[in-house]
Amino acid sequence: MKSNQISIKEIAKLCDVSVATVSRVINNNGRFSEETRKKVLDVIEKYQYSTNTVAKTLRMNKSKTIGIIVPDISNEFFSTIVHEIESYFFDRGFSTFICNTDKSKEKEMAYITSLDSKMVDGLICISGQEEIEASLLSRDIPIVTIDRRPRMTNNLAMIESDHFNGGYLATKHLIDRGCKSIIVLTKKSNLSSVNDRVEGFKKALAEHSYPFTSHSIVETADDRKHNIEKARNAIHEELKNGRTFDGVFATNDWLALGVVRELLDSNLKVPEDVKVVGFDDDTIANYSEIPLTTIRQDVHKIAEVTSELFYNLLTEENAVINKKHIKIPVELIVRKTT
Amino acid sequence: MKSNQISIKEIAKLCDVSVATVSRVINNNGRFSEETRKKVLDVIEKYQYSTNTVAKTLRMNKSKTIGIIVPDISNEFFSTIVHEIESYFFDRGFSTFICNTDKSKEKEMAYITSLDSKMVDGLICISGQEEIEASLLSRDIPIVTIDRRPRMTNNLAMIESDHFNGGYLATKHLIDRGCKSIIVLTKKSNLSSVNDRVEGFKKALAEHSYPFTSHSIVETADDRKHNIEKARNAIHEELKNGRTFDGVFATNDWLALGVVRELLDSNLKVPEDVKVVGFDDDTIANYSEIPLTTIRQDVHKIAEVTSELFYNLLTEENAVINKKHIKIPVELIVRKTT
DNA sequence: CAGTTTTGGGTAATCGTTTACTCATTATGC
DNA sequence: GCATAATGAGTAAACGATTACCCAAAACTG
Repeated sequence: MKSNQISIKEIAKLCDVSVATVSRVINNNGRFSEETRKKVLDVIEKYQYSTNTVAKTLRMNKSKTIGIIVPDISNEFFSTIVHEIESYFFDRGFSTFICNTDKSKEKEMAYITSLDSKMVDGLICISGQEEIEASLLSRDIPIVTIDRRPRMTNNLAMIESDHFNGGYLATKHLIDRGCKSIIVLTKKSNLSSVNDRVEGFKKALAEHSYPFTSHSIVETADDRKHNIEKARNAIHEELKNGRTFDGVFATNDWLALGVVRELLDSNLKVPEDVKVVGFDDDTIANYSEIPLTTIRQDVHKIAEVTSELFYNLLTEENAVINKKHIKIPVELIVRKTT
Repeated sequence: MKSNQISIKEIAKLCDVSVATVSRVINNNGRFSEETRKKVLDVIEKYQYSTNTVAKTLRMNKSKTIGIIVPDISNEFFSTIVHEIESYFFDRGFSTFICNTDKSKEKEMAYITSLDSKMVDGLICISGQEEIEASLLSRDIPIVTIDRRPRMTNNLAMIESDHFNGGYLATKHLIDRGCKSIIVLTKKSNLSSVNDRVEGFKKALAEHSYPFTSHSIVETADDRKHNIEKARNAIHEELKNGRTFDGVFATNDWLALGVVRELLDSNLKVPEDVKVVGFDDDTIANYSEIPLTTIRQDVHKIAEVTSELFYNLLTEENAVINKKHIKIPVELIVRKTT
């Protein structure tokens, strides 16, 4: 079992040279004659030798591997980012170890130690747990954070969408469309991204002298997956309690979808009676019942900026991050719900 | 850089014992006194030592890591499967190396060699390229294939949905609903899964003495991502060419979505004028414009069966696969397009 | 109490690489 | 033609673990 890998030692024997020479040829490093080069390369080709990464990593203290910690790989936003980062690094000779944490603190911790013990060269982290941050800071490999602003004063580089402006744009749009009474529907969370969206909402309200009351914000429980039902229930409750509103800013598209559904089922017209804006511009937004007006996050840009920054950190000795905290612009996409 | 990992040697020195003893304590293997155990464990705890996986892998010729080759991690079907497999193996102490190939043969090959050189203990592969199969067979680690039937006579274990029956059920359903003229819309592909769906379509037709002609099958070009536009174009062409049909079986949900859109835009009513069935039951199917009748693949079952089979192969010495080729049942989900 | 067994733990080889030191041999400079 | 430089390649240490093998001391036997 698993004994088929031919080692450099055997190649050396077959070539009648020392392992050192073989290694030198492989890495094109050090001196050897053209003749030996040919001979070695031939044998390597013939026996399909490929160098054992594990041994190389151990010796070099470098794995050419990066780790990426992600809450949920089956979520479109994350899987797209991961996909693009993986692709970027593959092209540059790096492997990517994708770690799915299901938002569990334990799994995050476990993965971080595991990655460490695998000698990854760097870490991209989408988390948001304080303990994790602490643990990250104590490593001395490059680390970049996406989408979750660290809460400790620290030095982690960080890339995120401009959530605040997103919330602001969404709400402003509802106001511009003539909504008089606007609520924000959000899942309970202490993620900076979600909070920023709500803060943007507040700012738009304030700017137009709309009141912000305890009824302006409706929270659903956090959920692992698409929160449609949670959103429906929440809106159902609101309507049952006699609250009136003609504009809803939902902090993600799935919530927005639930809102639309529930409104329609309650015989309210969208967008005539109530207008709805979502957030993210997931694929679903464009193909749902009523195509969703939403705030688009520039996933590609996020992935690209992250990759470039991180690659720099990884390869340039003493690379300086001239911008510790990068905000990627968002965009309002107007469709049929407003 | 990256010098923070404390090694077993240093632990040994701190405990005033040999590395062998430390190793024995860690692995609870071999003999040592209770006193030494405590001492070693204390120091390990104190210095946050964790064993270097790379070195261990090299020495043991076992990495406790599996590789999984997947065409596109940002596709819901695959990301869900990967997610569940990862979770299953995490619980059992295995890491999962996820390899995204973008359907590129070169990337697949590169990843397979790379995984090999990383000494993974086994491989789950969603591919479908003959060369890959050949290359897989030459390894002697456990390998399981999902969703893509190997075309060579070989011994790879294989798990897939019952695509044939899915195609049959979809078509039969259209017939039962009274469709007189049914076409199948599919992307050009030589994947066994897609072909099987079409074969199921043919069988249902034959069984009910419906004719199968060259116009019964409409092909779109293969695409990396959601093929909505391709489907729209195809249907547009068909209509323009004066073809008539009152039933469409689309071999995936995204195609079906495109079909529905194009039909509506052409002032045809769904389901009154034309009925449509998709395949997969992606999330979108339930939340699209007109919720989609579709064939549901039991993704969870696929992941579960694969994991269990594979885990067996991995852990039981000389494990026997009593069923080389496993078909997971599919289910017709009737919604609003039929 | 001599002989045997058990216990605790050290020594050193090994896994597959890379590379700093070597040192002949050949080539070059004057 | 002799001193010096360049070339090609081997030797062995190191990376961080595990474990077969060994041996002294302690604990049993009878």
